[in-house]
Order: sequence, then structure tokens, then C-alpha cells
Amino acid sequence: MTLMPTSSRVLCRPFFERPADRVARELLGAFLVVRGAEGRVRRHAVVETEAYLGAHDLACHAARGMTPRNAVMFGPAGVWYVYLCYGMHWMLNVVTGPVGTPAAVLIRGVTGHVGPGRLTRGLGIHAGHNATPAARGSGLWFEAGVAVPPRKIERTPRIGVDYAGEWATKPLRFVVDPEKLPMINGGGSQARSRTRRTET
DNA sequence: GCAGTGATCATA
DNA sequence: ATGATCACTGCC
Repeated sequence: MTLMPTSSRVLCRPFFERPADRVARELLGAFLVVRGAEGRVRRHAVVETEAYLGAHDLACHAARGMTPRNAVMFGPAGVWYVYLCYGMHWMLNVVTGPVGTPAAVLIRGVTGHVGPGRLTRGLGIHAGHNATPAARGSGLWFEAGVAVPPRKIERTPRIGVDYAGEWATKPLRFVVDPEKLPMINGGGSQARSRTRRTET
């Protein structure tokens, strides 16, 4: 009898100890796993991420040096960086790269919870997760999912970083259409929905 | 389109 | 101590 039958699927430090853009891309299709207060475990496939590359990236919180808030980004990879934005919304990031490189990946969306603030609200993520490792003991971790081929990944500039000069336009946001993850969505039985966009 | 919301950080 | 700044969301 095995008590930890799925341990091999938990993403651990070596996975995160790489450049943030690589981690951001490979997290698409992985599961964000959260254990609720009653011990119930829920899995959500990651569908949207953004990479923040380090001190040289003007959109990165570490671009103007270490502060009490962003200090966790300078530490080991595979640790949560959670902070409050606009006084209301918790943002969930995971630290990437070697120690001393203040890089991270913002988790912007999972199936059923699209948008960085909605995601944390829906999953109950808050300041208590900050600086804890992405591991079972923290009640919040990643597990390997399906590999999403690069062809099915859309890359765009990051959201809400217009202040960052040329770094505002670099394609460091990664998105996959949930309908292209049929294994994850329970057989792709989701109803088709079409939204007309008329804006430029 | 824009107000809400409050921690964070630079400045003093 | 004070004020500007937000890696956003929801309603106008």
C-alpha cells in the first residue's frame, strides 16, 4: 500500500530553477493543486501565465532592487510570491531561476478561474501562502499535466505593465485555449461559446 | 469609460 | 508622516 502514489508528478525545485519564460510556457497544461480546509484537494489546469525575467526586466518588481515585499523573488526557485494588488487582489507567482536572480512566473488563469485576482479569490489563495514552497506541505503545489505543443500557445505582451518601456511589448504572456486541453476538461464536453470582439 | 481599495515604497 | 503608485476587477 502506498501513501504517496503521485509524488512523482509533483513539480519540484529543478523544474522552476530555469529561466522564467521557459517555466511560464511549460506550466501551461500543468495542474495547480490546492488543498482546502477540509482536506479536499482540487486540481485546475493552468491556462495563462506571465514571465518576469529579473532585475533587468523593467516590468519586474525587482527592477528597482530588493524590498521587503519582493525579497522572496531573490531566493530559491519553487517558492510562492504572493502580494496584494490595488488593495484588493492577491497575485500568485512562483519564483524561478537560480538564487540571486529575482525572477518569477505570474499565474494568471486556470480552468474555471481566469484572471489573476479571480484565480486567487476562487481558490482561496492569500498572504499566508507567500514565501512558502510550492509543495504539499503548503497546501498549494503544481503537478505535471499534459504537454501543450508550442503551436497551441498564444504569446502576447504582458498585461498592465505599460510603464515598462520596451519591456512592456515583449511577448512574455502565455495563453492556451482551454478547449485545446480536452483531456483536462473532462473530454472536451464544454459548450462552444463564441464572443464577438469589435475593439481594435 | 472609471472608481474602489489599501499595502508598499520613495521622499521628507 | 505623506502621497503616488499600482503585474486588477466590476460596474457605468
